[in-house]
Amino acid sequence: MEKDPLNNPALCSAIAERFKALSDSSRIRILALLRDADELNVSSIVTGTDINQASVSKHLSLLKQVGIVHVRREGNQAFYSIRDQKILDICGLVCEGITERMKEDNSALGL
Amino acid sequence: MEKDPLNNPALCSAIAERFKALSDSSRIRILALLRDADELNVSSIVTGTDINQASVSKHLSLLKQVGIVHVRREGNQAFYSIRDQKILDICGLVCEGITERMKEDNSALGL
DNA sequence: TTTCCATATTCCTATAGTAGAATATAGATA
DNA sequence: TATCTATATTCTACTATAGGAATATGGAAA
Repeated sequence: MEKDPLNNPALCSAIAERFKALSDSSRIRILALLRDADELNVSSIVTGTDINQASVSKHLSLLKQVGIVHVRREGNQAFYSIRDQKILDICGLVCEGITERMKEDNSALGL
Repeated sequence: MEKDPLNNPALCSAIAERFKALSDSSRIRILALLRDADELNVSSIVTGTDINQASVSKHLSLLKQVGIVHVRREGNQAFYSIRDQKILDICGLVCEGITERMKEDNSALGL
């Protein structure tokens, strides 16, 4: 294993690629929905997010490809679940960062 | 504060936006460089990453805009530093996720 | 002021990403 | 087999983004 992964350009690309998978608000919303349920089929996600079926399918396919979610097929349905639970921690940290920044910006304005 | 940030579509967009800022390998490399130094001027980053000066400037500007880095101007130089230290934890978690996934994929192949 | 240096910005081009409609696939049921 | 349902894929138009060359800005030095 690399001691300092961020000094490895190839790993930097892999990291960037994973962030890219998280860089779309539709996908974040899908993950939020999946977090609150063990697994969901595509139709539930479509109704739960109000995102076009084709889009949901494509987003799920991308999330699966990068290893963030997992599919279980049963009959003609596909049940998706979060495979990499770290994703939730990561989103949590990002939330903290965002809210902290908002606080700092506010206090900089004297609020 | 929102109890469940991921149920808030606006926050989902903010989260996605922040991930987008991290979704480029040039920016990850710049952050890697900044992590190992307290602060760096633009020229040092250009030589340290071997990325075009205009690109470095644009990437830094984006990272600043979303609150990930901070600038201190002195004379005609601009010294950049990481403002949101959580970013480093986040990158670390992503690294773990990537390597874990590689392990899983390998063992799935019987390696 | 003229010149030099560091950084930022503009302009252009190429590429990639998204949404949505339409269509394809494939399992389930009649 | 014909049909229905769930999901995936294709196609198209649109928008966003990155890289690089050229240029602009603005502080420092001559």
